[in-house]
Amino acid sequence: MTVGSHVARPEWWGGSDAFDIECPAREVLDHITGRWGVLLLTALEHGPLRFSELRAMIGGISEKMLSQTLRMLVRDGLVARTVEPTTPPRVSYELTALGRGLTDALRTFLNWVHRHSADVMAAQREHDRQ
Amino acid sequence: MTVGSHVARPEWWGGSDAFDIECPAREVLDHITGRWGVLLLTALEHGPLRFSELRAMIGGISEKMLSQTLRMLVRDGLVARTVEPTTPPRVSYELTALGRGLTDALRTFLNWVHRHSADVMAAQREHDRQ
DNA sequence: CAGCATCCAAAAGGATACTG
DNA sequence: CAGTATCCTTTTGGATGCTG
Repeated sequence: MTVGSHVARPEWWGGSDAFDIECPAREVLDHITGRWGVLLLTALEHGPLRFSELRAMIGGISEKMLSQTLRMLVRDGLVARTVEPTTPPRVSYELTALGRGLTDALRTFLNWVHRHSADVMAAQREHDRQ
Repeated sequence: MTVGSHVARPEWWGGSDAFDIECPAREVLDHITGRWGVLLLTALEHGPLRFSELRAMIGGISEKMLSQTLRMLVRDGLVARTVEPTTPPRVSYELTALGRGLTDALRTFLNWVHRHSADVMAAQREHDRQ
């Protein structure tokens, strides 16, 4: 592990340092930028959804990953889980205030991805031509 | 694969649909939000860096992953690789114009992480108390 | 220095079956 | 419906050794 052998680390991350593998911000970053985090958070951006709705909405996710990621986001305080005790139980997930702040902050990034993914694909093709 | 069995997907992603596992935006999103993508891009935000500088700066990354992720970002047109033919060769990496646009778009998100990771950690502790 | 190749360990992820 | 449990496959990642 390279934690000890640090080069002068820049200040511009903001004091706390996500480049350090020990920094809490690094764990938070990993949770959000994991394979399903952003997708789930974005799916919930416009209101609560049920387990099965999320599964149907997010292409390629398995029940295991959906449930696992949801649990993680609930633990992180980004998503709230509500059970209505009917039979069968109706469970829905929605963003917390903290989670909503996060999706707001993600907006610009997601818009970039949407607007520039074609550029990236083009760069890939150009690169592969060589 | 759940691709066929889609529930009505919302329009608010922007027309193209990263919820679809087949969408190019999804691949781009995966590249950036992979384990090292954001970290590398951020490290390069304030100027070119050499291979060994990047390795030293990013805690926990192995040579293999560094080289692999860099190659991916170069292929995506987000990072440029420059070799000065000295002996030994001096190789440096820097953001392209496209990559710079991306790090700009990531800024708000990264700031959020920095400002709120303590809140997330607190939520975790509170959750674990139960 | 900047890396690629190889091998191996660990973690993530998927399919399926089952439960309250 | 909303999951959990289990098993198995795939992917990821690290350590090491080698090259121009």
